[in-house]
Amino acid sequence: MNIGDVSRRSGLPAKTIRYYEEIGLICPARSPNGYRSFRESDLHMLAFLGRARALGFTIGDCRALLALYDNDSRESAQVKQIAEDHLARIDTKIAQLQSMRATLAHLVSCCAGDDRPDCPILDDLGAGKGAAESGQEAAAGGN
Amino acid sequence: MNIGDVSRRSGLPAKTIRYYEEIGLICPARSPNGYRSFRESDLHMLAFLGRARALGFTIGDCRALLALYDNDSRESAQVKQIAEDHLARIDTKIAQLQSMRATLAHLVSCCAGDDRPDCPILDDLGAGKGAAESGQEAAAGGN
DNA sequence: CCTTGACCCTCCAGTGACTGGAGGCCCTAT
DNA sequence: ATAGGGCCTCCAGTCACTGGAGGGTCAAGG
Repeated sequence: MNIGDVSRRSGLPAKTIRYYEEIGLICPARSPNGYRSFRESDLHMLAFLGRARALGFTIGDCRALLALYDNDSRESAQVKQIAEDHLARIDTKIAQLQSMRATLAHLVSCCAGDDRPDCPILDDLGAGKGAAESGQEAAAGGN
Repeated sequence: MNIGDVSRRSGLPAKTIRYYEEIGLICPARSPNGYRSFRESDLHMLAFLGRARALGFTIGDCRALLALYDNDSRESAQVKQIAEDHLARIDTKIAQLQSMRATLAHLVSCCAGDDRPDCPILDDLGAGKGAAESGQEAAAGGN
């Protein structure tokens, strides 16, 4: 299989596949003409990588997961640890985004969005205080 | 004010402040010795930037927001548009992360996490089918 | 006057995970 | 012989910083 075939079959761009080779995640054979020559096992690894990346695992995680995948004497606890750490990272990120979202949604709802220059969004950014709210802080408080 | 003072008062690292100058977000004066010499207005801009970045606005957004902030004949609709676009980006990202989170949490809950090698997480990544259910997937495919 | 140490400067390189493009070889079909 | 599509490598750019090397500036203390 040439790179175009594995690209189609794995759903990964050819550029990404070359990059994965460059960083040592995969190691496809070469044809006499210099073209990469992929085996089914390479395709399988790339599909694995594509799914792991789609779940947000870092390349480092992927490297560790592939090694475990390939290791018959692994302990599932090792895999679970990586996944749980990643889950925690995701939760942290979601929390950050939801905090931003709450503040931003509040500001947006306070902005008339018309042809006049008065804007609680800019007021807030410029002052660092709840510009649209009076007294109680809904945005900056307990985050 | 030297950069250390604005750094302390704005909460932004000195490196970041220099970077903001480099990309043209701010333009502090210089002392005869070559040191940056910040006015109160520079500090105000940096505080604005710090808050906008904390809400996740890109540098491009910040540039636009600063320009609007500085423009008395702006229309608040322009500001609101930027904020709403950003809100939509945040929502997209949250949705993606929650989708990953759901899949990952399910896989983690299915994994014993003990000293045995059997692992539904790796099974799923390797096969691309649900891990908790017995997959009928054949790896063969056409060659 | 000299040293110490905190502060400041510029320039370069690296991060993560690709992505785009230039310039050029290989292969098949016409 | 040529046209096209696919493949190759190498370099640069993305985003928003961050780290570090190597060196200048300034006030206080000896």
